[in-house]
Amino acid sequence: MEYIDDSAFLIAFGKNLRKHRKLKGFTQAQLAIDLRFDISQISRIERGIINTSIGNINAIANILKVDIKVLFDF
Amino acid sequence: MEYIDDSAFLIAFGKNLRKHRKLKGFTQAQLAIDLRFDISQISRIERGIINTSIGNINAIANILKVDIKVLFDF
DNA sequence: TAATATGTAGGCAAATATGCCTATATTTTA
DNA sequence: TAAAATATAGGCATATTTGCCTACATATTA
Repeated sequence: MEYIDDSAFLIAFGKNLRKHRKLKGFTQAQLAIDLRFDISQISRIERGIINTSIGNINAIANILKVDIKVLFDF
Repeated sequence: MEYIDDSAFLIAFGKNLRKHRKLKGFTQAQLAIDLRFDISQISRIERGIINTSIGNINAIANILKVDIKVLFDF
C-alpha cells in the first residue's frame, strides 16, 4: 500500500468530490444551501485547502445520494 | 437511502474503527504512537465524542494497512 | 462580445478539535 | 483475587475549521 501524505490526500479527495458533485448536477452553491454550509467551505474542501470532518462528508454524501465510500474511492 | 444524523454516524464510525483496530492487533496507545496522535484522540474518535478529520482517518487507515473505504463500511 | 453564473481568495470572530496532563475506571492476565 | 494493561474522563491552552463577509476571477450562455 502506497503512502499518501495529508496534502496529496486532501487534494485527491477534493477532486473526487468535485467529480461526484457535478455528476449529480449540483453547483457548489446548491450543495452548500442544502447542507446549510457556507458556500466557501465547499470550495475550500474541493481544492484541498482544509481538512474537513467525517461528519461533513457524511452529510455531503447524504445530499448527493451517494454511498460515502464512493467519495473515498480514488 | 436512510438519513443518519451526525451523532449516530460518529458513534457507528467509531465502533467500526475500534473493530478494525482490534482486528489488526493495535491498542489505542500503539495506534496513537504510530500516528503521532495524542492517545486521548483515539479514545474520543472511537466513542464518537469528536468529529475528526478525513486526513486523520486516512492516516489511521495507512497505519492499520486497510483501505480507507473499509473504515466507512458499516 | 457582453451579461450572467459559478467558483476563488482572503480577513476576521466564533466554534470545535487537538495535544498535554492528571486521575479514575475497566479489562485482561498472572 | 491481585497486578498489570488498556481505556475513559475532563481541564486547559493552542491550533484549525467554519460562517460571514467583500472583492475578484473564470466559465458559461445569450
